[in-house]
Amino acid sequence: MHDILSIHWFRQDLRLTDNPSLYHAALRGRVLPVYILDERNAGEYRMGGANRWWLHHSLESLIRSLHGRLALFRGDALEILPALVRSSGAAAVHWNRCYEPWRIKRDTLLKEKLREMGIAAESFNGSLLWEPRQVRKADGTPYRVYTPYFRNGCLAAEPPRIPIPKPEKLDTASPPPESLPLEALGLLPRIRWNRQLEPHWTIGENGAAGRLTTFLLHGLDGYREGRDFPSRPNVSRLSPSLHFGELSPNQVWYGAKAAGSGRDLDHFLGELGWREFSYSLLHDNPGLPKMNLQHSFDRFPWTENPEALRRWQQGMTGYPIVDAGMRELWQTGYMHNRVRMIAGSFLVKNLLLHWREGEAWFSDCLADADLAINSASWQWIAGCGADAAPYFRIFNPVLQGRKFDPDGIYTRRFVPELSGLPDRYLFSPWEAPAGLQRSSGITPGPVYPAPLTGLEASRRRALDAYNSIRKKTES
DNA sequence: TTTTGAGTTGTTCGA
DNA sequence: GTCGAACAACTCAAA
Repeated sequence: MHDILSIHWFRQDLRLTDNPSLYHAALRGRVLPVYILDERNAGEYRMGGANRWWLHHSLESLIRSLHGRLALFRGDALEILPALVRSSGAAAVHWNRCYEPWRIKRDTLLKEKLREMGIAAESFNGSLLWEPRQVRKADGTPYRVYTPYFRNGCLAAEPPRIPIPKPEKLDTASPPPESLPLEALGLLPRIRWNRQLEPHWTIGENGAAGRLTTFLLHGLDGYREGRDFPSRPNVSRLSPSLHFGELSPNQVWYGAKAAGSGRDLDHFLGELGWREFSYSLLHDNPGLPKMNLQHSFDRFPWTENPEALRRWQQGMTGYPIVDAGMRELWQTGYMHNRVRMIAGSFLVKNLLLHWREGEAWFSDCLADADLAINSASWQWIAGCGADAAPYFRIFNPVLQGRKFDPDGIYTRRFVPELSGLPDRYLFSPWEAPAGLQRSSGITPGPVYPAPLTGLEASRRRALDAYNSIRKKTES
């Protein structure tokens, strides 16, 4: 029995603990661990730059945990895996499921192909608390509103799987000679912009576990209120690790339940619920990354403005809280959730630029870029999502800054040229008296830009635009 | 089938 | 300065 060889195909599950596929492969006998960078099947959904950078280091860490025994490939998984099965004599191929449409399509084909070869192909749930098809309304159709989805759907369904330990005995096979060195995957950029991201993160399974522990000890208590303040330590920063599966949502779910209680706990679990909801939406709407879920938005009067888009991307809009967020993104590969909403609202409402422009930039710059979550979130902020905010909900970046960064710690950190301004003017530097602007080094000259657009006028323009696509009840 | 209540994250205005 | 109402109408969920 012990000479049975199984391939465990690592994908978005770069961990040894609570890895159902790996665990079962290890129970059967020897395991050949494999990772494949499959850009052929990904097509236009090729990973963004920050994702690739994170993946490089996560694989580096995984290789260390496996004592070098991870076979690496680059190319079409539909060709690579069957060939590897033949050359290695493996009897089974195991993996944990992924949910992006292109991966589902590929994995379905692969499963057929392997089964035709007489190979046991088996997939497991390693990335979601509930499989999309598990959470349905009484009539069998999917939920489209978050609250009933989570409360009546998820919480009333089977509780999530209890995490399993790492395989007690992991007998790994050596990578075959055609396995590539990590560098050959070409995940790191040629221009080493990634260097600045590195000090902000510990990447890999251990780093993820450390971040979880820190959050459970110091962030969960007070989460409900504190998560909205970007300078407070009440967010977990687990999103990139969850994306790549350096830890499972199950570990986070049960870890939080053991460490917290009350409304702080409920709200934190609810955020995991939003992750599930996004995956569920993508599962039932494969067009989510491109098409407005609300059809009426197909005639929304988006504008084109490459210069405004560029200034938003570079954190030079002239609105300090927006710019702080966009620079945090560029410098660290991450942006605090509250600030994502403010920056997102500014792009789609004040600038009237298409949400897909924002989605594309975030996809490239966020270490946690995730197709389901990123597209669902941008559709939500634009108002065209499944259960979208009322269109008149337009964030005011000055008020939001004052409210959620009252002492300016976050904003001054990422927009240091404003650090000399008193709190009173920090979020509206153009209102500061000329003398103060001069003495704090903002003028003369383009040290910090004048606001890209007026808030009142652009708010009015957005409301008109949203009005223009409303269904006319009477003619 | 019909009805009722509700819907992540906001802003502005006027009392 | 604080507080409640208005901002609109629609879709969804569930009884």
